[in-house]
Amino acid sequence: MPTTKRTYSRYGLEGLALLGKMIRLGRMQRRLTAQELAERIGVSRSTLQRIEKGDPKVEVGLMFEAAAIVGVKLFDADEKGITALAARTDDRIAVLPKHIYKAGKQVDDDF
Amino acid sequence: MPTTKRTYSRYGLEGLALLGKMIRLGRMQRRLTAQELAERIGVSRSTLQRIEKGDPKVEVGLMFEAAAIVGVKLFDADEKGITALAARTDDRIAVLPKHIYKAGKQVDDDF
DNA sequence: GTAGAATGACCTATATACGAGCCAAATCAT
DNA sequence: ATGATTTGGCTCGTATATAGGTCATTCTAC
Repeated sequence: MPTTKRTYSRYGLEGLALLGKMIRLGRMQRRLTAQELAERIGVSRSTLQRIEKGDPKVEVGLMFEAAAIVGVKLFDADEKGITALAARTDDRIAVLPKHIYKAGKQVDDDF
Repeated sequence: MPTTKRTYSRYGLEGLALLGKMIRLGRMQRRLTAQELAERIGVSRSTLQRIEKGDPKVEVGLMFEAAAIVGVKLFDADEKGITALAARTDDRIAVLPKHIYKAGKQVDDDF
């Protein structure tokens, strides 16, 4: 019995559905059959079906892998761009306090 | 016994690591403790740790949910923008043949 | 300084995603 | 037209992600 039923926000689900569609479009543009792409990713065809549907329960690594193979750019950035962004993000984290303490008032000052 | 050991491309892993960092940064900016964000997502703190590390084996839905809650945008688009993009993607898919057949020559004509 | 909160790194049991297989429907090649 | 291929939608068993702890460490508020 499912101890906790999981819920997903509409925004998250729509983003996932979009990513799935983009992967499917990319696959078709490259003229790969579902079977072919599944093999390149290293998953079964049934799992690729779930990826292209935007099923929230697939491994995120598989979804990103599929995106990478068919040329869907995450954060519209290439490999170098990703690395640079990661470095910048690290810098911004480094400035902040290491631990966050529960605030009585939600501050939430947007950067 | 692991039937198939899974591998991930460097690009995919870096993208995941970046997403994890951005989620962590977003959480800190909003002054949420790990425990608090975990509860909002509906996962345990240990799972959130894996999300922020960019572990490829977490559910993609959880990762997107975390991103949505702390305001990390994957497609820099709001809800309406996402919906519009999805519609546009559907249109582009609709133009293509319904089935892709294995091509002797890889055509891969970049649109 | 110090107490207490937050975090990092583990470990185990259990719910569950994935692989593999199947069938039926759709659609393309010829 | 028709045979071949792709795809969608199932089902089931098994490998595995997750929840839920524990302990040690780091940091912050006071």
